[in-house]
Amino acid sequence: MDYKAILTQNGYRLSQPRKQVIELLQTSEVALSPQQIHQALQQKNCELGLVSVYRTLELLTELGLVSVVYDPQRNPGYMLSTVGHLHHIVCQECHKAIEFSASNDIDQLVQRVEQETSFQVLDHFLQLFGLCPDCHQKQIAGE
Amino acid sequence: MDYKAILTQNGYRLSQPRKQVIELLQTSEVALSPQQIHQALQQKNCELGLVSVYRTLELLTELGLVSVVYDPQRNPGYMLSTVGHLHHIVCQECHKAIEFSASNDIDQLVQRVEQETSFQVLDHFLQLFGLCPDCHQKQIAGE
DNA sequence: CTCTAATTGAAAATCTTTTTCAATAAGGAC
DNA sequence: GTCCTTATTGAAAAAGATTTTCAATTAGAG
Repeated sequence: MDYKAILTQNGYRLSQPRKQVIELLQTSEVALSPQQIHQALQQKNCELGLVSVYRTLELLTELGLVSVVYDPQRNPGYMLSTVGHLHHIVCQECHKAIEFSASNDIDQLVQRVEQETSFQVLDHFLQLFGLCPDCHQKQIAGE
Repeated sequence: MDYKAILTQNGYRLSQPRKQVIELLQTSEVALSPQQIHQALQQKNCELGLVSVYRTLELLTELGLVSVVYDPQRNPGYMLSTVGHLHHIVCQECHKAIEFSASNDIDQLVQRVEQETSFQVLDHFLQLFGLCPDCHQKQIAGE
């Protein structure tokens, strides 16, 4: 994903902190908290403040480059997102998360709920939890 | 709902703070934050500490009497829940929330995602946002 | 009514997130 | 490449939310 172009097109600079946060997220299969991001970058000798991590995540979320993904205890974390409105499934063991699309199923559900409730539905939040193939295998092997 | 029975059956006492929090929630159509609950009860001359509100909400959530419902900005709030695993639709204007059931639609979606992702799905979180009938009407009238 | 253990409240501790503001650095103009 | 403007950063402080601790209180069994 060309995050550089998206930043500049929206009038933002590609600063070191932004570059470092994005490059870290590119290597992570799990959603990371601001603190985790900060610590991971410190260990890589990237000298950036926790405040910048917060600011960077806020900006990237606003630009749609980053998604908020909740862990099984409903703590929010951050992941790079691909394009469009996608949802995530999160492993309850290792917290690995991947995206899935659900538009058709959701459309159907939304239609039914609109009829049932008389609400007009404009947005939704959906996330699944379960076991990734690896952790599922380990669980079977361990029993 | 017989919250008294549920508390005692699980070995908990029906203390004043618990009673007051539950009775307040029974009157609310919107999810309330711990602070909002605390303030509302103070104004009713119920002398209870904010800490007790937190502890009560934690317990009631654990017992399934209370659900966590997120507002449009994804801030968590608390509402009394009916029985079973239900979902909520929240009005983006007035934050009024009501429950809806979605098991059939969800089952179908879960099945498809399991095939697509090879994850085993065990739990899910779904919430809809939109306009309640009242706010929808107001919006139409205002345009 | 008494007694005991669960529960509470207040203060302190812990965390998380936001704000402030002077110092720094990105990137366009030359 | 250098200069200049202004976005961006970092550190400290402030603000907020949540948890822990522990003595005092109270629910409810006997």
